[in-house]
Amino acid sequence: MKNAQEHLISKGIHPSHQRVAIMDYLLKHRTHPNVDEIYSALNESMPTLSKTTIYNTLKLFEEKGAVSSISIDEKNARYDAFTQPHAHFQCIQCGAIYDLDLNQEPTLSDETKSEFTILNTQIYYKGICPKCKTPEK
Amino acid sequence: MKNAQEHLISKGIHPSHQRVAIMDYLLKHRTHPNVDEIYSALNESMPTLSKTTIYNTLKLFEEKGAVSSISIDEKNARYDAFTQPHAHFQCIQCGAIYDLDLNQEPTLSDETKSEFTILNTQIYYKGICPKCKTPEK
DNA sequence: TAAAAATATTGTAATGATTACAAGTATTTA
DNA sequence: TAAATACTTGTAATCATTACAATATTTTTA
Repeated sequence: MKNAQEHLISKGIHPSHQRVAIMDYLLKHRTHPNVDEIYSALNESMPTLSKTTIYNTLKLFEEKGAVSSISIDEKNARYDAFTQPHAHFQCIQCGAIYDLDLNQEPTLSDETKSEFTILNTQIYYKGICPKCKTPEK
Repeated sequence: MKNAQEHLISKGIHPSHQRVAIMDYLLKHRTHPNVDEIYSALNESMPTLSKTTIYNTLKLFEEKGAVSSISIDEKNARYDAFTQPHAHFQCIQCGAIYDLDLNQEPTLSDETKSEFTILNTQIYYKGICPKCKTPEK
């Protein structure tokens, strides 16, 4: 597990108390939390933390490439500190989001690649997760 | 160009005046419009059309598989009457959304495919579109 | 070190997309 | 044609996110 403070510094982000706590949470909880979940989780140990700070911080992290935001859930943005390319799956029953590894990345034609500058790729799957498929286990 | 009314009937949707107008707009404008854009476009010829009806109608269309909704733009949902699988690109400068054809679809491992039931796949690219790359053309 | 400047955090209020709801209108059924 | 059903509408509520202004903290500089 990477150290949150060092991770922030390596991305050129000043490691304030709040920022370290938020990054630490993201590194330890690979559940693609939304702002509310981060807020609830950190509120116990940091009662003065404000939700605005979480919004500001995640925005900064994203600009600096320290997290990526996932729009698989239409309701709210979700965040992932694991920025290597991978696909996401959301269960339409329980809402959980999983990382999925691809056997084969999608590819565009050479013509498309020359016309468009691709900066970011997101691959989202939706369906039923293993837990919801066999609930009594 | 497919006829909007027939298209609705084939999907088991009663073709009311409003529904036909909305589907007709989607079939004729492959720009992945959001609710506001549909509303503004149709308001001239149907001044009594309400935005709530557009929301209700698009929800119904989606349930019946007549359109798919795209969450590539975090701000608002966008709609596409072309339901065959294809990827989408959004320009981070002008916001326009393009359809992209894939040379190669992404593939999951057999193990993942047996564990997860995949019902829907969305592939989003972001970057700079051809028009914004060479604006003086 | 102390004052000044810059940066970070906070709480409240505003915004804007979407949904809930209740009433009205149109269509279908009997 | 009357009753039942389905569809549409406008207003109000909800909820995630952003704007903003005031504090607090940290860094810089003299």
